[in-house]
Amino acid sequence: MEAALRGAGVRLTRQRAALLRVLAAAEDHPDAGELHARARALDPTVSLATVYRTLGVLEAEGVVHRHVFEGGAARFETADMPHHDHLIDVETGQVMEFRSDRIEELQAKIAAEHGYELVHHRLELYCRKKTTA
Amino acid sequence: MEAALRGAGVRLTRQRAALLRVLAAAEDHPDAGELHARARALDPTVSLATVYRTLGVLEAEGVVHRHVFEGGAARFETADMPHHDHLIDVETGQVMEFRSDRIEELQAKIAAEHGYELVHHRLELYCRKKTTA
DNA sequence: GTTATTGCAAATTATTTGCATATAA
DNA sequence: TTATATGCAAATAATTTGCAATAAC
Repeated sequence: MEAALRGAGVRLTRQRAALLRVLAAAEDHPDAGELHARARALDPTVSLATVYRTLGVLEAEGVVHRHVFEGGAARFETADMPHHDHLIDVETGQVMEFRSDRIEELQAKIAAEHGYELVHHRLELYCRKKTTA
Repeated sequence: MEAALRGAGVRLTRQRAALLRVLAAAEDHPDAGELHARARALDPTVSLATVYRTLGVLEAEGVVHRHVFEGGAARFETADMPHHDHLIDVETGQVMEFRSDRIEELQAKIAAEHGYELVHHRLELYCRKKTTA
């Protein structure tokens, strides 16, 4: 990600370094406020505005993905995993990842049938833990 | 939709009647501001607050669906069509509908594989008109 | 030494809500 | 009549931005 920042022609500040470390360590899908809290633990001078600004740069460079799930703030993840979609536990808000090549193919096919080419898509499954009732 | 309002135990006011007519006539997927503008043409006393409040009631009753597509206000449509997903033209913002039983099946299968049952999902294809280059 | 970047606070945008008044049933 | 709805304006919530001070290169 440092390389991405240099590639974007921006400076690697202390605050940005803290955010990069936080993003790299994140196993979940935190929102800006959560990232801010975590970055502050490393460097108390990091402001929320800088978190948003840096996330913007990283997103533009394609090394971070922003997801706006239902009813809430945008959540972020590093783009180090291959493409995947998300399954959200509606009770806990926990996010899991999955991918289906079959669904990807079908999406491209549907777009083509409408005379379009797929730029990107969003697939989210809102689920509840299966009850063994 | 009038029945839905009565079912919700709320009153059928002049303002709500105007909004219902606008919703029934909408062929597109307008946002609250656009619905407000259209309802005003029928009854200038309709306020944006009432549009939001009534949309809330209608959504709770399940006769109107709210969609939050990328980067913009929520858009609404009557729930008179069978379930479908959306294809959005990234150039124009135009929304088209489609459905794929195969994708629906695969989604349920994926949820099940994770030990979850699907509550609902969101599938949006952001596309660009195919260039005959 | 420049010029990008920062924190802060104020601005934005979409939506919601409190309250006194109006109105549907 | 009488409780529900209304419009308006102020309140939220997430995010963005202007600006003077600060720090990266």
